[in-house]
Amino acid sequence: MRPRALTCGAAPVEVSREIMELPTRFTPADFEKQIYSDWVASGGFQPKSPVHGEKTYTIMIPPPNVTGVLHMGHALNGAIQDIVIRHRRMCGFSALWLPGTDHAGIATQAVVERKLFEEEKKTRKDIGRDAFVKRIWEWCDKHGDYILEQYRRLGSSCDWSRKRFTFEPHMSRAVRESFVRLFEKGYVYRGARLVNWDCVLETAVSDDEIENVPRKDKLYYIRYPVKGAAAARLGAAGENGEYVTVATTRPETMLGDTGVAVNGDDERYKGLIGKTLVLPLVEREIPIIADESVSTEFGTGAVKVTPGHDPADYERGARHNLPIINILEKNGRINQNGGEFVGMPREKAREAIVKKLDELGLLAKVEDIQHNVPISDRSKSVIEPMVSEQWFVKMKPLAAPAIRAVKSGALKFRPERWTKVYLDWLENVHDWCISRQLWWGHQIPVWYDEDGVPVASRTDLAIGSPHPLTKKPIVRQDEDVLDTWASSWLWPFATLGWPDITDDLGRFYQTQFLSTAREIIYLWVARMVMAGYEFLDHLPEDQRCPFEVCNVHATVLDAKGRRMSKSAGNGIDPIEMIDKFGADAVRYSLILLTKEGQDVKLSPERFDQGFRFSNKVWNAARFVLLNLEGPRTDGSSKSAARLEDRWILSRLDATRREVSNALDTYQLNIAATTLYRFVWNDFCDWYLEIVKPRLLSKTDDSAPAARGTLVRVLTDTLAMLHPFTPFLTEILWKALHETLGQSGVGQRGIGQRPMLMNSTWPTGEDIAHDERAEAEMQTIQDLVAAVRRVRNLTMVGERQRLVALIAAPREVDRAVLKEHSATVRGLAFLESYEVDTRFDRPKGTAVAVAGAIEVFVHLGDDVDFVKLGDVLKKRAEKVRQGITGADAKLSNQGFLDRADPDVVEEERGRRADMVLELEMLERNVAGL
RNA sequence: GGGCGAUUAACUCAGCGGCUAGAGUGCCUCCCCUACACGGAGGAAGUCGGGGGUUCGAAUCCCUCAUCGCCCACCA
Repeated sequence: MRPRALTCGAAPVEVSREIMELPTRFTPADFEKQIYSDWVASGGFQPKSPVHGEKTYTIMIPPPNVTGVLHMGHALNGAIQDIVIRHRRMCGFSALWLPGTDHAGIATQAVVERKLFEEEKKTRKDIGRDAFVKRIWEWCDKHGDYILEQYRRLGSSCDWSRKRFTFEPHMSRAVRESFVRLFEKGYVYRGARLVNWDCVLETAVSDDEIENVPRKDKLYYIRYPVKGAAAARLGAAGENGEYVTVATTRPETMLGDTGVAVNGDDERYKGLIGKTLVLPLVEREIPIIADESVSTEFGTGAVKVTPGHDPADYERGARHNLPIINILEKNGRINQNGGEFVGMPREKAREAIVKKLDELGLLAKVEDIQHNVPISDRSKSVIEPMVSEQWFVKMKPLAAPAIRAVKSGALKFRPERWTKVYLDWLENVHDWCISRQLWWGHQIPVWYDEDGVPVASRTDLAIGSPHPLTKKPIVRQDEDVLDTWASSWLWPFATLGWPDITDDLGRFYQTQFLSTAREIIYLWVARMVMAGYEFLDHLPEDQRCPFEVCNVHATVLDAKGRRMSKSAGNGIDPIEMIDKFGADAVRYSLILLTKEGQDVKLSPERFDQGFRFSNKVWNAARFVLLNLEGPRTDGSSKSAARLEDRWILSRLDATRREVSNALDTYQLNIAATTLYRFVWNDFCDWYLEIVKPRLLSKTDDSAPAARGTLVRVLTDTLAMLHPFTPFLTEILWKALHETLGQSGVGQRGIGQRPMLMNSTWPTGEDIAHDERAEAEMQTIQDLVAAVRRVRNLTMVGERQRLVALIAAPREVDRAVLKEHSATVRGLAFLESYEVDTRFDRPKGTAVAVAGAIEVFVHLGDDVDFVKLGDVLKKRAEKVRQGITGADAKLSNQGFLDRADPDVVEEERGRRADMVLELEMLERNVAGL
């Protein structure tokens, strides 16, 4: 065949090379960059211009941290979102996938602070707040888009013109508006509470930002002398009023003890309740109180109460009016309340205190214990509960509509089970500590007058200006910043312009699909729902939910089933995989392997499947491109010339229905699997092979239909594959478009638009479901497989054309085999064959059974039939079992009475087939 | 202590009331036939974690146990 020129689209792409030179191996790296910029240039990532009655479809990206680096979880989620948005775009929606990043207060500050120290040996305090914040901005300007670059490598079709950042000026305005509203409603309050304190980052963190990590630790038993008891007798056995032993894992907190609690029902301590103890080392007198929260089982039954540094003790202290003593500096060192231990880091203080107590004979014993230690997500340091002044948001009133959202069905989780997790959290929600003692973040828009009366304001209040309420001069703004989630919870609408009621907000809110990791259902998802209902009060309640579907994607694990993490060093770098296998392969593999929210174990080799599939599509398309010369039909079912044309179109139709339905319902792996099977098993393994002789023949008048069908199937397949493997399909689409353009024959879907991305989703127009064609093809496939089996088992290769006798008791089978003799002969490499109702097996023939068809193949006498006989026997056994099973059912009166009549009928039919097959098998096993 | 997942071929998983339980990888045999050897053809390989129950019928629904994993929870 004469090579033809191939160019790719309007843009000068480097792939304009001779078609025959298209490499047989798909090399994604050659195309991805160019294709991506073509997409951007086409404007296709932006939603279509608004028209009346348009359908919009919106996805907001879960904004990754500006400091972030793309990991497999991002890649998976990016693939999911891109597949969904590309599909909806092709279906005609005005589709928007809005990208952006999160300023991620603590994480970002920590990164820049570390860098500052490494490079200049300075701390943030050394250079001051303004200079430090400036440094962070510089860092963001330089590195902030790195992760979004990585999303581009994946092929993400985000509308970059609408890119947002949670700390940009517009977002600040939205954050301030939301805070002031909550303040004015009385939902925001300030107070001294016990909060989770991160001693490394020196800030409060919320409950949701800590992780309880099981650790081996020591449980220390410490004796607290009863006031008045003789010190000399402390070492003696027995506790008769001499001392009370308490157990603790954190002995250093004793410096802040203001009581000891026992259970009122505990006989051991009944007489001691109300008495006074002398706290060792600090010599403070503290009471023994009765509190029902104390277990008589654990430890000694007596609990030291440290209201300043333990949440449970805080409650107990509150119930009994015990004073609160803070013993820690913000950096975790012991403060002036710690007597001789002042200035020591808490870990050192623990050792010193234990040593001292031991010397004093007050350390009764030490036990090993396994318990949970709260660790800060960000700094990985041990959290110290500490009392401090913080801002809180009342969550109960915000939670109510968010609970209603799922109960009314306005919000649906996928998989559904996460609904419960979401509800459990909302129903037991605690107030949200939103102030952070950081410098990087939205500063709390609260100002104080000289008396410390706070006021929240939408506009900055100058120092010295009058307080709006007290009229006294403003003296300072609150120094703290807001938790980063206090901006990201506004993401679905602040990104569209809120608090202004913009056109975008009207068009794209509510969004349809949110896909995210399970870890942030509380941190982010639930809060966005609350924010949507709370702040979008210009909308009726049923239009406020920020998204219709919340997809909770799989967690990506390593090959051993461990979570991928930076610290464990077991992560697989998605970019590395893209470099190696191509973005299409990475996406496709990920989706193929991931069933909804089921965790997925990953190793680099597993991306090979996606690559091999890309390569298969590439080569199948090459085949079509190589065979376009000559007249061609439109590829509709009506123009189909042969059984295989009607069959592949029918399969295409079934595939289209299944894939469309799966994508509509977010079952991406079903869609991917369906396409995989269709492309590989139906199209490549059968159709291409059958159609080859027609294309090569100069005289075959069915060649135009073959070409037409090939193009039609390829066209629709590329379209359906496009959301999954966008680069591959786009480059092939261009190649096809170019080639067809030259040949001058119009084709549905071709020539409309240059970009597949902007093309339309197949509708199945002109393509008929054809059950009969499918059944007939099945017969042919079974027969061909049977002949192939004979060859393989008797070691007779395809080069040797064979002569066969085919016995088919059924009229339909005989008709098909007679009519499609050329196809069967081609596929099975048969010289010729005869078809009849029944043959007696001639000498020197091997036999195969395909359902209710017998094939006798002339092989000669020197062929070894042993393996063939073994396979037949085995098969016979299997069919025999099948018949036994069917008999059991059919002889069961209950089955006949109660099962669906169709099922019974089906079972009868199946049994009849099996009986026929078994008869043949047995006859031939005996004959061999 | 609660809740949720998982347990199916050597490996990774799909199937979730009714076909003789499937796929990919790996394994064995044969084949470079002009899309693809990162390919093609064929084969071997599973008492569906154990035990009960419901049902005409269970890998699939219910109970229970076991193992692994995740989440939530103030036991010092």
